Parts: sequence; structure tokens; C-alpha cells
Amino acid sequence: MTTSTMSYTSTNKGAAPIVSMHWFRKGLRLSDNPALSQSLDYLSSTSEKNNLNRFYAVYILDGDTYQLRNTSPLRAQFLCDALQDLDQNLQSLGSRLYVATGNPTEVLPQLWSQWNVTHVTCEADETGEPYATKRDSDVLQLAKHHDINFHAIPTETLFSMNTYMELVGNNTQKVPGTMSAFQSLIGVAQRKNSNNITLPVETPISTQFPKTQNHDEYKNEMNPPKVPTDLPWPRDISKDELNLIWNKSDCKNLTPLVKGGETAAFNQLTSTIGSNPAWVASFQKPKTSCTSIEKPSTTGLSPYLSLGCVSPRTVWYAVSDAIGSAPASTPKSKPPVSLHGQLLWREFNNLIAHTANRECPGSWEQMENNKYCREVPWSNDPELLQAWKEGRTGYPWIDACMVQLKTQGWIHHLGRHAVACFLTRGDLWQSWEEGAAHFESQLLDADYALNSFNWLWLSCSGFFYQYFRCYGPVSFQKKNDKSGQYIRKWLPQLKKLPDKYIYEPWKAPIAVQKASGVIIGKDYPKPIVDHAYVSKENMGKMSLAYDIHKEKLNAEKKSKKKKMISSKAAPSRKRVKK
DNA sequence: TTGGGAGTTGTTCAA
DNA sequence: GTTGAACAACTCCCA
Repeated sequence: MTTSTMSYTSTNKGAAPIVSMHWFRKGLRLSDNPALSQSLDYLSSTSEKNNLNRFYAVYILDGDTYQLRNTSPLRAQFLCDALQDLDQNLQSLGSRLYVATGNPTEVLPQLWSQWNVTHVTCEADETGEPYATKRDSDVLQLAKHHDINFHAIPTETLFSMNTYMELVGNNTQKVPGTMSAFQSLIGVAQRKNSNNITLPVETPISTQFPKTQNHDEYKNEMNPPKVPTDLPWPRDISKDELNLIWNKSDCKNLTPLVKGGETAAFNQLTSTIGSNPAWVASFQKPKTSCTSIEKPSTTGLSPYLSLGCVSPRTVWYAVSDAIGSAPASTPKSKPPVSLHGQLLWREFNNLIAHTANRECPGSWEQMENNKYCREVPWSNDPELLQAWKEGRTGYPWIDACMVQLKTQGWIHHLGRHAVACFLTRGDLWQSWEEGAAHFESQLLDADYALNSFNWLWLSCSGFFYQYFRCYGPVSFQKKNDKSGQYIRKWLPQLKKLPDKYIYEPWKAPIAVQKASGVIIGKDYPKPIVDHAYVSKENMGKMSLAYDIHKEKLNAEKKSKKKKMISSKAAPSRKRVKK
């Protein structure tokens, strides 16, 4: 679905008053929100200010969206914090956030009728995520049926997917498949756009909201149509409503990396990017540390970008400003490793997801029929998978990462590499689809486009193919954190082990185990696989899978050639027939 | 068409 | 502690 088709203009031109609704889905922010600004612009577009004009900001809790379908309690809480913050920020401008629950195709028409809505805006979902695509197409049809202006605007990437597709002549075969090729493409996009990424739009101010609108009018209604009146958030949501098991007590012993919301996002932006220009200017992602214990060595902005609590353009320009104010002597890093580079990766991943789903709807999250994914005969061992999820592999570095994931909803990028490689091609030989589903449920920064991309990369199913480069579950982190401080934090049962054994506790003599208060095989598991053995075996399997892939490609090429030859020959046969 | 170069983030061992 | 080569050799892009 292209964005140009995601709008409908009402046939009723003389309608007054204007009742404008902004439907928040992602993009949970007031700043740099072109769709929200558009919604407010409708109100001021009438020739004279109409006292009957109304504005409604709505979020629909829908258990089938990517944001909620598979969420951990931590991630659900992050979303609720973001909604609460959004409501508070709207209230400070004289408005409020209405939160409904249910399927938008049922909820929206009810609200449109109840409020006499004339205009609807939302951010466009451009990844082609199946549920969002179907939902938006259904809602568009409903808007047409109700003769309501509907406008979905791309707001969550630096450039819209349409912009990129136009640059490659709308030919999916020409979409760059590597980051360097993508960087060339974005160079073209920037040149076409006067060498710049569009500046963030201004945050709405209170005078843009209807002054006479009374938002309390629905609070005391006996039977409001699925609009909860018990804001502020968070509130308990019944399991039936959301089809997810979420109890606030589930979050009790968990300590999320960051708190949700636009306000928190800007605090994070200021405290990282805004406060250390030299660090920003010289940032190199692969050189950031995955051993830090107190706070991340990176910006910690990814959860906010994934829900749209801050816009990528806002981050882009904050980085630009910081680089501009860095001392001239600071060595400047460049994409793909720089902070701008990180935003470009995000952009690239969105374009790839968009392309995969264009070629085969819904293929982006799976191995089958995914344009970018090689077929690898992964095995299916629920016990190995479960041990990985629960941090019971017997490799402390891997298990510590998995415990941090569950506790904080976040791990450093290189930790993600280590556990993803371990689950797939490195050690356990389990499908990346399973790993991606688990990451989706646990990560505060779970993102539809980025999650699959990274799993394809790490499992050597796509984009990265050097399968003989394999992360060791011991060696990789040992060189960064010799004394295993990171492990001691997340696996306290191992914290008394001597440095010598912290990465390989099964090698500790029983006397050392007893002295350290941990018996391997009882208090902490023995390794579930022998890395040295399985990693070599798996490389052989990858090599075989690649050979089969090559054969398949050759066969496809041959049949394509044959078809071309026969189609060229066809007209002459016709002539013969005549 | 083809060959060389590049690819955000491997490991191990020797010098 | 640091650096570089060997390991065995991937694919994609572009000139």
C-alpha cells in the first residue's frame, strides 16, 4: 500500500464545524508530528474561527498491533507510560488523550458518529506489516463510507518509503541490498531535497486547540462507547480486552532501562546527545562497550524511536548540532558507524522491510518467501529454545545477557549479536524466527523492520554472509571484561567465582565451586552444547545451505532465460499459425 | 561480463 | 598489551 492511496478527501466541501481527530498509533509525541499538525491545521483553515470546531486525540489499545500483540509486562508498561505522558502534555495545552480499547475498525466509526468527526489524520505505517496494512486499508474504506477526510502521513523515517521507491524507479529489484549502496541512494535523496533532511515541524501550542471545547463532557456519561474515562494512566486492562497476560505485579522485580514518554525521551536526548558534543562527534558504534553495568554506552534512545516518542529528524538534527559544537580537534566519525549512521541503518531497515512485503506481503518476519532470506534447515528443539530464553545455557555471558533482557528490556547491540549468533548459526541451530519473536516480546525498542533485519544478519540468512566469523560465547566478552563484572551483576549465583572460571564455570574444580557457593549442574547449569564442536559442525551446515541456495538461483536463472527465449519466439509462431 | 574491493562489531596465535 | 596474519572463504557492488 503506497501512502498516496492512504488518503481520502471528503466530497462535502461546505461542512462546518470542523471536527478533527488525530489517531495516535506510533508517533506518540507532540513534537515534529506532521500528522498531528495537519489535524490542527484543518481547524484553522476555516475562513473565520468557528466556536463549534473540535479536536480529539485518540489512541486505541488494540491487542493485535505490533506494539501489543506479543508484549512482555515491561514493554506494555513502557507503552502505558508513553500514553500517560502524551495525555499530560495534551492537557497542558488544554486538550487530552482519549484512550479506547478494541479493534479500530469497530471503535473508530463509533467515535466518528458520536463526535461528528469530519477529518482524521494518523502517521502512515510504511513497513507493510500485515496487520497494520489491513487495518489502515479497512479504516480508509470506512472513512470513505462515512465521507470523512482521512490522511495518513509518513512521519517515522527521515524520508518516506515512497521517496526511496521513486529514486529506484519503483523497481524493487533496484532497492539497494547493502548499507553502502543505501548510503549512495540517500545521498541522492539529500541532493534532491536541497541537500537536507526536512527540518522537524513545530510543536503545537495551546492557541491551536479549540478553546471552547469541554473535555469533561464525556467523563460522567453512564455508558460511554468504549472510551475509558479513568485516565490518567496506567490503569489495569482486563485480559479479555487485550488478549495478553499483564498484571502490574509482573513488573515488580523488573527495572526497565528507561521510562516511556516524550518527556523522558527529550530528557534522554539532552543528557546524552545534548551534553557531550565530542562524544557524539566521534561516536563509533562497534567501539561502544557491551560491558557497562550502570548505564548504556550508547544513547538509549532506541525505545523512544520505536514508539515514536521522539522523531528521527529531531534526533538527526540534535546530532548535527552536537557535532557542530564539538571542538575542531575532535576526530569525526562517519556513517555507517557514526550516530547519523545509526539513523541511516534504521532507515535502510525500513526500506528493506517495505520492499520484502511489497514483493510478498507478510514475508518480512519469516524465512519462507522472504526475498532477503536464505533457506537454512534450522532444527526445532523447544528445550534448547527455552533454555536460551530463560538464560540456562550454561554459558554465563549468554545467560547474563538473557537475564538483562528480561529485567531491563534491553541489551547492548553486541550482546544481542552474541545471543542471536548463539541461538542460530553459532551453537543451538534454532530458527531466527523464534529468536526474533522472543526479542519482539521483550525489547523496549522492539521494531518490526529492525528486528527481522538484525536476525537475518546474525543468522547469516541475509545481508551478512561470513558465517565462518562466529562469536564465541566465552572468547568475545572475555577480552572486553576480564573479571566478568557484567556476569556477576546479572548472575549473582556466580558472583563469588574466581576470574579464571567466571566465563567457564564448569572448568572450576569442585573445591572451587564449593568455596564459591555454586555447584555446576545443580545451582547453575552445565553448558548445553560444546561450542568448539557445534560451531564447526554448524559452519559445515551453513556451507551446504549456501551451496543449495546457489544451485537454486542457477536453476531459476536458467528457467528465466528459457522463458525469455520462448516468449521472444512466440510472435513468430503466431505468424506461422496465421 | 568479470574481477577486484569492500563489508558497522570473529578467533587464535605468534611476534 | 598491541598488531598482523592465518583461518578458509562468504556475497554484493561497481568499474
